[in-house]
Amino acid sequence: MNQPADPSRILPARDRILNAAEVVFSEDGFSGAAMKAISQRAEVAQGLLHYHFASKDGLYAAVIARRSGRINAERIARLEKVDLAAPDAVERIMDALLRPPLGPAGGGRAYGRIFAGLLVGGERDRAMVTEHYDPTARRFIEALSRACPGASAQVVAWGYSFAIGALVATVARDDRPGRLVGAGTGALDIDAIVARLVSFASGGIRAAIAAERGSTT
Amino acid sequence: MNQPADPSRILPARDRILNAAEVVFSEDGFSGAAMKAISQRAEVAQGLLHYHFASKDGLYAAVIARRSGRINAERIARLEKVDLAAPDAVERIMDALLRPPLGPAGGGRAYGRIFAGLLVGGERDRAMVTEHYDPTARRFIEALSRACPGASAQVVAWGYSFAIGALVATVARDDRPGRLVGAGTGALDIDAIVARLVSFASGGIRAAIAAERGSTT
DNA sequence: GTCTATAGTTCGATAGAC
DNA sequence: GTCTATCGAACTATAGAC
Repeated sequence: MNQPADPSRILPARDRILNAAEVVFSEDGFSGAAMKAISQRAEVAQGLLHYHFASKDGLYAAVIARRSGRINAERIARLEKVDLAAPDAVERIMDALLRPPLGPAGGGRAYGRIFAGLLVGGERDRAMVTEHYDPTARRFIEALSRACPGASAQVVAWGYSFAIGALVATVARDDRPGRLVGAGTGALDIDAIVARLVSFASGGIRAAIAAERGSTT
Repeated sequence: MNQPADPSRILPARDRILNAAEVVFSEDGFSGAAMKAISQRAEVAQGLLHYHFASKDGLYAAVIARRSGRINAERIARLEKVDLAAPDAVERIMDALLRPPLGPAGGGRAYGRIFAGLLVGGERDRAMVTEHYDPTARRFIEALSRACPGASAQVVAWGYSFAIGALVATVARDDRPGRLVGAGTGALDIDAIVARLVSFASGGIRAAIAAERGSTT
């Protein structure tokens, strides 16, 4: 037994820093997170953060690149299995889009909060979205357009944006619905949440397309 | 003509500070916003911020209290005019919920970004939501429950949360849908956006309720 | 690769004149 | 109410030993 008691200590320093940064960034935001707090949580010297990631911005970008790569790889893999001509193609596309961020690839609540913050943050976050999420977004909008022949590109893009918003509310505050109706803080069932989210997003985009058709005709 | 040229200068210093703080907080977040930057934008001495609002936290709370009061007053006024037994009650409730933050009471893009950040931020933002938004949220969830007899309180609360998420995505990044489909940066029509958002949220919550019914039966 | 020590800047908040 | 001046703390980043 010459292994350290703390299992996080057996990881390379670089991974411990990324994990610690993910937690601290998620709790305090980019500006509120201190390099000192990250180094203490990772149990490394503060200077080591700059050796591995050059700057605070570089560390932030590395945290996002790690998770977004896994999330989007899983999204694309699931999307490629969808038959876009099937009657429930919209549901299957939305499932491919919305499930990975809530599953193991999503990195749990810590990265979930960072992911949510990307959508509402300033220039730095906007650049991260453009680099790491927009290419995948275009793939999904294209798939939704094929699954919904006759819908305008605009209404599909807005529906996509609304669906991501519903996802963001879920990863950022998955306890708020329960609190608002006075439910106990029981363990949340990921599959049940994804099922509701997919039903909502699919029904929502179908209704938005139908409303557009109704008002245009 | 002894009035200053800048119309913002004719406002009392307290209001100029609130307006400046709204912009700076929206661009840089709470931690990233500097009291010095706010004082410079408001064209007042930095010490005056502490005279009027005691602390940075106090100023932040005042910015949120000002807008949330107007938004929720308009929401409740609109909600009280809705006939909960009408066939389109869900659409009318969603319109009452989602339109005010995007209209004049919402304070424009600056407060919109702060509003969006409240949903994803840390403890400070969570406390702001609890104080300024949760009471109104409970009113709307109750109205939705009455308009959807037979739906569980849980699915209604989740549908409410998803709808707020779609709203948040809209106020935070109303140009992203256009960018993702390569549309020009034309002026956005608020009424058209609200119409799509209301259709999406209403169709979404109806679909989530229908899915629950189908899987439970 | 990892550490200690510290440089240089910026921050929120306060004191006190007017 | 509004200003100037400043304090002490906290921050990011770097230098240099090992």
